[in-house]
Amino acid sequence: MRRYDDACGLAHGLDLIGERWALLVMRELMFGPRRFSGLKRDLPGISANVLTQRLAELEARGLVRKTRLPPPASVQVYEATKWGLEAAPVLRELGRWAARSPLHDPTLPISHVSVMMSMQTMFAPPPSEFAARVGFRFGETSYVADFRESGVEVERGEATHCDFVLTGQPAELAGVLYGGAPIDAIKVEGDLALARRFVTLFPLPPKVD
Amino acid sequence: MRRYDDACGLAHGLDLIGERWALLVMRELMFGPRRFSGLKRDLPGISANVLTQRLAELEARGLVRKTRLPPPASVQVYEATKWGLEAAPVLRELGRWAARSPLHDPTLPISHVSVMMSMQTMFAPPPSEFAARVGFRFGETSYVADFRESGVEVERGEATHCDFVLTGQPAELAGVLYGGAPIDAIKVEGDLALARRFVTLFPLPPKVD
DNA sequence: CCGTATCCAATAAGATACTG
DNA sequence: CAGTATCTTATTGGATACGG
Repeated sequence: MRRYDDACGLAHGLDLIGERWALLVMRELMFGPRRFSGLKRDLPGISANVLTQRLAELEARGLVRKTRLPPPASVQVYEATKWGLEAAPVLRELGRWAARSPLHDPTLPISHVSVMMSMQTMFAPPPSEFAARVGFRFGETSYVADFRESGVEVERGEATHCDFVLTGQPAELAGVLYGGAPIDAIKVEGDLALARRFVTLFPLPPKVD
Repeated sequence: MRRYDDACGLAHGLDLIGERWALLVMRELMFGPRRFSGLKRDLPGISANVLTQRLAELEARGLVRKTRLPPPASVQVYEATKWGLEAAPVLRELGRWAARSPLHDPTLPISHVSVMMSMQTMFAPPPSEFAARVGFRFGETSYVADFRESGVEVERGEATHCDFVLTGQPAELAGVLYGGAPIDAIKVEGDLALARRFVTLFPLPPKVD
C-alpha cells in the first residue's frame, strides 16, 4: 500500500480515502447499506476486483462495515460506519466546488445517490418560507427527503406522507433541477404548485472562465 | 488520462483533483506562488516527473497558472488561480475529518503550509473575546495570520506589527498546538500571556474507537 | 541551480473468465 | 449473487541525464 509521508491531516485523509474509487464508494453508502452488485452497477467502470479491494481497505480503516441484513432479507451488505458518514461534508464540498467547472459533462450516467446528495449540497432555501417533505422514486429505490431552512435530510425508504412525490430516472430529475428541463420531464404526484417552486431552489454557481 | 464515467459533481471533482499528489500540490499553493523546488521539498516522496505532470494537468484544468515573479526576482513560479483557491474548503473538510483518525502519525514530516492551514481549520474562538495578529517564522518563510471570531486569515509575508511572533520548525509548532507540548518548545516574542492563551485554542476532535 | 525529459522497476488498475 | 484468479495495461516512483 502506497502512502504519503506527511503528517498533514489532509495528507492522512488522502491515505484513508484518496485512492481511486474510494470516495465514490463512500458516496454510494451515504444513505444506508448497499449490496456488492448494487455498488458495482452504480459505479460505472469499476471492476469487481477493485471494488472488492476498496471495500476491504475501507473496512480495515474503520470507514465501512460488512454486515448481514436482518431476516428475512439476510443478504450481505456494506454500510458506512458513523465516522464514515462524517465524511459527507468532504464529499459535498468537493461536489460544490466542482460544480463551477466548465469541463463538467452532465450527459454521463448518474446514480440515484448522486442526485440525492447533490440536492443536499445545492439546496438554497428561499427568503420566503419553504418546507417540504418530498418523495423520490427511481425504479426499485425510493427516498424521502425533508427540505427545511436548516438543510436537507435524506432517508432511503418508501415515499409516504409526502407533500409530493417525484418519479423518474436520476438523470431526468437532474435535468429538471440543474439543466433547465421542464418539470414534466418527470412524473409529479401531489402538490404540483409546491413541486414547481421546489425545482427552482437548486441554483448552480457561475461557471469559471 | 483516466476518468470516471459519472455525471456526479463529486466524481467530476475527482477527475479534476483526485489523482495522487494533486490535492497536496494545491495545498502548497494556497498561500501564494511557489517554485518547483520548494514544492518538491515540501511534498516528501514526490518525484520530479510526477510533479511536472501534476502541475501541467492542473494548469490545463484551470487550477494553476505558471507565471514569472516580477523583477528583480524574475523566477518562474506556480500559483493557484482564483478557482483553485476556492478548493480550500475541500482541503479543510478533509483535514478536519481525518483529524479523528486513530491511524494518524504526527511524527512524519510536515510543511509550513500544512501547519498554517491546520490552524485555519482547527481554530476554535473562545466564548470570551479573542483577537490576535500573529507572526510565524519557519526558517526562510514567514507568515502573518489574523485570528478573529470570524475565522483566520493567513498571508505569507514578514512578521511585522504582530501581537506576538512564533519561531520554530513546523513540527514543533504542531507539537505545541496539538500534541500538548509546552509553549517553550518554540520561541515566542511579544505578548507571552496572549500567546499562552492562543495555543489552547486548537482543540482536536475526539478520536474514533 | 532550476526544471524537464528519459528510462526502468514496482504497483495499481482494468478486463475477463471462473467458482462456491 | 458475490466475489476470486489471472492476465494485461497504465501509472507511479526512483535514478539519472540533459538543457537553460
